[in-house]
Amino acid sequence: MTIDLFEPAEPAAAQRYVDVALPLPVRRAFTYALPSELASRVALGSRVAVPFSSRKLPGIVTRIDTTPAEGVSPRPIAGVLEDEPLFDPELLALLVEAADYYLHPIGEVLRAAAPALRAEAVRALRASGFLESATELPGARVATRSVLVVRLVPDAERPARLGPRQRQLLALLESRGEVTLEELADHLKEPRAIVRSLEQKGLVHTESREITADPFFRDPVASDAPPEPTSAQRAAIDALVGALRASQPATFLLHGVTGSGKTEVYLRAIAEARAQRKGALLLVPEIALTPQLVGRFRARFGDSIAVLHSALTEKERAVAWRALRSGAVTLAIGARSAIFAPVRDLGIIVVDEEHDPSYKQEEGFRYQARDLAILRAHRAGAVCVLGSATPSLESWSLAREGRHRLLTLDARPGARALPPVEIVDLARHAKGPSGDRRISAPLHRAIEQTLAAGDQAVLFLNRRGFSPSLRCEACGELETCPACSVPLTEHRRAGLVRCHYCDYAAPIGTTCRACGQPALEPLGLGTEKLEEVLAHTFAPARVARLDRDTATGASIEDVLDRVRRREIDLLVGTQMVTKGHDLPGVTLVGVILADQSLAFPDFRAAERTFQLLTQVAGRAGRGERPGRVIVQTYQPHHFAIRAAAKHDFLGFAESELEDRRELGYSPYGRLVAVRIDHGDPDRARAAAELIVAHARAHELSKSGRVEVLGPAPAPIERLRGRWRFRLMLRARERPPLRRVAQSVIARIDEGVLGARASVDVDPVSML
DNA sequence: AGCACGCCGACT
DNA sequence: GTCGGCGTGCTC
Repeated sequence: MTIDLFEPAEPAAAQRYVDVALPLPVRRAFTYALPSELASRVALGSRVAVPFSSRKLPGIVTRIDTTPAEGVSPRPIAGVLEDEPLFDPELLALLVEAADYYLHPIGEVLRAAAPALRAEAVRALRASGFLESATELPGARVATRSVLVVRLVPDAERPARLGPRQRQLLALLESRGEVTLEELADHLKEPRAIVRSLEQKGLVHTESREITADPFFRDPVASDAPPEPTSAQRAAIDALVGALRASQPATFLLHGVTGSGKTEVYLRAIAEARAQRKGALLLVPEIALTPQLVGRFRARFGDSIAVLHSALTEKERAVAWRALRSGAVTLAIGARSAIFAPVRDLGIIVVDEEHDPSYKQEEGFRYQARDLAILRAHRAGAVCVLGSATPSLESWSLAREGRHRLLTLDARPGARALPPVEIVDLARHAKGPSGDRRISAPLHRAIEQTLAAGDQAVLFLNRRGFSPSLRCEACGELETCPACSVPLTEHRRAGLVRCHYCDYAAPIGTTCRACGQPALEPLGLGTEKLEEVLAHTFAPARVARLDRDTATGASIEDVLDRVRRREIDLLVGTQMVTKGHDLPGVTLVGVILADQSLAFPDFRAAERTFQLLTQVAGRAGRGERPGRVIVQTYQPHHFAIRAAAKHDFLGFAESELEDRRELGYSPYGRLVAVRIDHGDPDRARAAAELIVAHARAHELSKSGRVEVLGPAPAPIERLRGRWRFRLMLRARERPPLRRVAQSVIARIDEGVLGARASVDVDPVSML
């Protein structure tokens, strides 16, 4: 290094500062000085390393050229962890706004959205003594797996003389595009030598690539020819293509009955976005993310798709993330959290089954992915498509107001009629031959006929366990959870009573905790008992059960595969049986007790019941043979059940909206004000913000649902030595106000809100 | 989250 | 007299 003493010193450049979000439970970023030697490598969205108290942490730059707040003396950024910014400004803005809206610490939100650091970045940091040995960075050590991918060299001249196995390999490549060496081993013995010789001839090209043993890409998929759309599909496709070509952001509600071909509409719209070299994002409910669904997209668009799912390792997730970020892959498919996938030049976001409750993250960073999809698409100037056979009433009323454009698909291609639904009034029908009144005579007969015809049946019961509660015949008390006071469910096979609210479990006792008498009797029917009764009554029929107790993750598909292979005649299950792919042998669907979801203490109970019945009914008759649905209920005249039986969404939606109006609700709920009084303004604010955070994600507690109206946090006012905080909330529950108040107070009592505040809740006005 | 500071109970 | 409980506050 040389120093020229005669050169005048450079004028000192003004010190620059940036805000960095750190992975801490703190809802703001911290200001750091930007050393001039790092300035060229730091931009919005960059991942940097910073000193923080006695530690060093990785963080994301959320603002550049900020001014430090008064009284703080920023420390300098210590290093840059990656050369390229992790987030583009648009996605960063979305994440910042989501963190802000749902009142969650920005650093934690960004950490959750970001991929793991590259191993070499971690090593370099550690070598420079920057990271303490104890510092865990996500995914710092994940095994990588690389695979040899073989592709045809385009337009290569073929020598006349080729071995039969060489020709076989070339033919395979022609139909498949590209193949991994491992896959070739399934078709030819010792493929390595053949590939090597073809590579020497310049006919194929090999490339080492990091790839996963991903279940979504395990099986090869033949490419498909797009089917000719029906006229209804054509109209929807034209509307979406038109919006994509106009480059105007627009949100569409695609209302299409089960089997009406919504997926084909998504495929065509996404194809148009791809033709415009724009990115696409498809969100599906957690449970619907299956290899079959992904297969349809692979068949149309090839394997260059990022499938984001929870089984990915940190390494796999980072690979998928970087492929999207770089623009090498332009289509992402995933559940809720995929809304934060770094898709470039977003042209379209599709939210399939937009009414599905799994779009709502219930824990930690509470957010509604469907709402964020609308926001993200709007920001990106992209088209957003919300698809459902049974739209949420929020989306439906927005469509009615003209805020979303409504597209309707009413015909089932191939004119498979929706199955007829029979309502069985449990109060009027004698119990069937099984002796259990929950298997009525009509249902019993229908099951017999189904089995006799060699068909399969699905029996839906939304209650896990053997019996939902135990009652003491001596004193009449129910066995309840010591922590939650919720009735304990008997899980006979596990030998446990279990609380479905907090997961408390204890061995099944014989004596009543209240009076000590040995008189506990099971009350009610769960899937475990139903399975037993069916196996006994319809022996030798093969009965299986699918619920959270029997199935975890991949085994859901395993059970459904067994049904497809006809190894099971009767399938008992909870919600889980309503989703997933076709079960063509199922001709009968029985809903054991529709009242169950109707009795839920939630203002959306009727809506959920309609959705559930519609979905479960859609499972019948998807194959060659016509389907049939039996719904058992004690409320045969309830409008949600009757509308579901008639496949009448419009009728249901109008009745439900009218019902909510009459009860003083808006389409989304009802207005209340929550007032928090506390001696300490910061604690009052903290309590209020927590309530807002819960409310924004539509879940204050299991029993009280509210959402926030207007800007929050509202100003604090001082009143007689107390600090008063007022929130405007819209309760989403029936009956709402007492429950909302109770759950807010309960949370404060639990210390969850971190303040000993007093709260009152009063109605303000109707919308 | 981690870490320091701080003010009240049982101990070498 | 000190060790340590975790309540409260702060970290750029």
